[in-house]
Amino acid sequence: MLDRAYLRQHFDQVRARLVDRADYQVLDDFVASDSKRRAAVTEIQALQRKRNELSARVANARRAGEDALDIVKEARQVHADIHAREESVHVLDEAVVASLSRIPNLPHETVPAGKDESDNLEVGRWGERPEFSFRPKPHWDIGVALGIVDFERAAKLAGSRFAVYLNAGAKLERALMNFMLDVHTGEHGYKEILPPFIANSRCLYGTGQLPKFAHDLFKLESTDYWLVPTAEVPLTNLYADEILSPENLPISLTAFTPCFRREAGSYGRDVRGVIRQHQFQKVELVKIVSSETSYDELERLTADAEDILRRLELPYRKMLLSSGDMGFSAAKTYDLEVWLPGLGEFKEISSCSNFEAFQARRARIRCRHSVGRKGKPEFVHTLNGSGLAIGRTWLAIVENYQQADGSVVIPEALRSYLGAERIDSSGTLA
RNA sequence: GGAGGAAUGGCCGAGUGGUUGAAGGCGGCGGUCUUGAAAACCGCAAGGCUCGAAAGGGUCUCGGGGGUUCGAAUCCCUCUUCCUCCGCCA
Repeated sequence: MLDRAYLRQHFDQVRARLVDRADYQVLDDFVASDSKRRAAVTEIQALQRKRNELSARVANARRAGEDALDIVKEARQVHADIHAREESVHVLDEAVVASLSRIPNLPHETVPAGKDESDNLEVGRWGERPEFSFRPKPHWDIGVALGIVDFERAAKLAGSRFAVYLNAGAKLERALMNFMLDVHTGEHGYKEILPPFIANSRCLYGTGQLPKFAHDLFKLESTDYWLVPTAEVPLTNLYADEILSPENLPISLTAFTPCFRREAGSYGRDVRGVIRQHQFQKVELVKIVSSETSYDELERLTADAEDILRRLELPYRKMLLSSGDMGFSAAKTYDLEVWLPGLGEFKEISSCSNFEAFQARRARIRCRHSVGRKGKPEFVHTLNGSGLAIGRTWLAIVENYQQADGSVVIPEALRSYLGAERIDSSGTLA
């Protein structure tokens, strides 16, 4: 959510900066409902003031032993006037919030202008793509042949876009979870959290998924519960409604969770394999920081995610997203794209963003800076990134480390977690 | 699921219809003292919305929502959360 006073005062600039991102209709809706609301609020406050004055006069008259009936009669009328106007203020309040909460964040000045992913900027590349003496296979062929993933049986359980991991496949997934959490907690300074995998509407509003993206989420019937689409939701909302002390910042959190997504708009995309699933596992990184450090922290958080790819020796490139390709709440986003030789393309494996105060304003996460800042609490900046998506890491390993005989070598960093050096051609850890 | 109790500012905690936006304490900030620090003492400081160029006003907020009343932290209804006991249970 943008600051409403800022939006009001800099409307034309905001409109220009949102050229690749916003539906201009919501901006116009905001202006209309906001000015109506302010007029109504001013009016109602004048009436409230009158009511308060009359009440004070009643109290004084009673104390002096005088009859206050005339004042009471007048006050009753004022009370009725206030009551009649309250309803319209409520309606206008909701209209303002409804439009405001559908306006995306402003892109940072370093973000390239663009319409979509074709305008993203490659800003780094790491690792050597593996050479194969044979034609590398996609992970679904390798995984099914090894018996470490099963899509057909998963369909019996839940339908398409689900996978069952078996044997070495399940163990590889678990090893990746432990490896990532150990690196982030042990070496990058993150605090490990195990949150609920369900969150209420308020949390999803706080991080920006609601109200606009309800169709991407799974809702639990006849409850206010949603399956979390990412650990960003519970981790960021951990501090909702709090005023933090500056010495508490920065807060760095990491969590393993499954992530649940409807993928409603992606029919026909990535239908094979484990690339796009209704449920996938992820280790998430979240930072809550003060405003002046957030862009440094974005570099650090992105480097923390990159470190996992480097340790696993997976080649990747780093993309700076264009204004048109960024998510709704982000001010600046780096995507890390891992090389997938079986598919012959780079694929997003981590998305690291600075949301500035956009989420903090919605979730009401503030910090009290007492020195040189007038003591007023201000909104913190929030950041998050995948560190990494485990499903996609799993398939990247399978594709990059595949061998001619159909076996898969385990990256060195992972061997102590699996107690093995490879998944042999029969699908057994060896 | 049943029966009770509770929710007040960054934190703790007074307060049951009329200068109580809220005592007191802790923590914070500024100052006095000190070579410096601590201690002691003095002072400052809730959040949102709104009007205003500003200075400065106004208004709302004592878990959320609604009601009673001229007037509500205080009375009523309702929801949520937490605690205690019972039941069930991984």
